[in-house]
Amino acid sequence: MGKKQNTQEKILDSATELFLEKGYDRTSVREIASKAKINISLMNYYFRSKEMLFETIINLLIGKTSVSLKEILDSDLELNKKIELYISEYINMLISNPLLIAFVIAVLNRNPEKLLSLKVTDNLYNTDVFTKQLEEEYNHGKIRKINPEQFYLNMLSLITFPFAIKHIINDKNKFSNKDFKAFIIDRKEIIYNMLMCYLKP
Amino acid sequence: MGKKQNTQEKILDSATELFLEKGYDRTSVREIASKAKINISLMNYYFRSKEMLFETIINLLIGKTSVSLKEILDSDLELNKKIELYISEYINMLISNPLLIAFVIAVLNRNPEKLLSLKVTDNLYNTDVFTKQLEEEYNHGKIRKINPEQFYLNMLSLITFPFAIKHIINDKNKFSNKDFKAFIIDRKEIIYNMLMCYLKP
DNA sequence: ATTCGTTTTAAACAAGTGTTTAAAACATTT
DNA sequence: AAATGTTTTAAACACTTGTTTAAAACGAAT
Repeated sequence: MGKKQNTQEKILDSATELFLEKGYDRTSVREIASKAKINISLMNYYFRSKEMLFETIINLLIGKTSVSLKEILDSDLELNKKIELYISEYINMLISNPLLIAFVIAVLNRNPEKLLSLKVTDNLYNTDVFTKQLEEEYNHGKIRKINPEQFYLNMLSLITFPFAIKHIINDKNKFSNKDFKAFIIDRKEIIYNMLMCYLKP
Repeated sequence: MGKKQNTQEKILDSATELFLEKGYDRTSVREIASKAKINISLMNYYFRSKEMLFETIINLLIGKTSVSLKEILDSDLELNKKIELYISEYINMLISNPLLIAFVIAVLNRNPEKLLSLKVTDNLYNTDVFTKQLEEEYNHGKIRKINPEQFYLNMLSLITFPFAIKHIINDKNKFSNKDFKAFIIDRKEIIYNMLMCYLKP
């Protein structure tokens, strides 16, 4: 039992790293086995197929990183504070997982039905709570009339897109990884100000 | 000569469609040949290798769609008008090529050096002309102090990112393709207002 | 009609893919 | 110590991949 979890985890860790770096198609089962230092057939023994291993990893990956973000959206924080916290935590998470966005976009466009059929996908987008909060704020005259769906999408775009084109940004600006991180952290305030400015009645 | 260009174009057209839809790795040479209704070896005869065919297609694809956008950025239009036109033309182009963004992101993250080594990549990002225009507007007190690089990235994110996650947006909102298009067209004004609001001194 | 260069074809190649098999090694329980 | 169930191993399987080969078909010029 102890050893069982051990090799299973070794497979998971190695495969996760490879899938994130090179994508599903460019990662061979033999490479996973080699990196995990296990026999090739153990992958099938523990996960039945490469495809099922991949699904497991998607769920773990998105689950671990996105649940806390959804909780923020669904909390009862004041709108300003909620947006500020959401931006900050989302960016912190992506700094720790800089390959996640490109990975999700790749999976989404390669096999939309599969990704969208997973429960974890709910954590990736807007929630009813947040939409209703925006509507209520407008009804109380606190913010100007907006489309909540569009507003959330704007926020999400500003937060996540830079990570999808990190290589271009670094190349065009001659950024090191450190420079990129600083550039991204600067965005916390910029994005917040931009959204707040737009919400003003 | 006539027939030569004919089969070459048949290969290009079929391969472009398949690469956009399924990506490089999930598209086999046999599938391209089958779609183009040609013999398999003609692909190597005209393009030497699958890889070189792919490079050719990347250049054609990005070249055709991005050159006019760069021209807008480098034009001598007034800032407001330039931003308005850039947003509108970029969105129009992506409505005609909805798979382009996911495609570029995939290539960029799979093989950064290769994409960035191509000349067409210059058309994909900010330009010196636009950066200087933003700086001058600030020096004349027309806009508030901003980081031009961040500002351009904000604009690009708001314009392009929704196309990268089109499937999620359609799924969560129960959008048809027609709904999505209307939703996107609405964004022209939203994005413009947001950026202008943020630029006000 | 014959020659020449270009284009197209069918067949095969070598290499890599994910997966399965059946036996061995191991750990645990009786 | 023997039996049982779990885990690991090496080898092979069936299949697909991109590419090459050598001959055939074609078109144009002599």
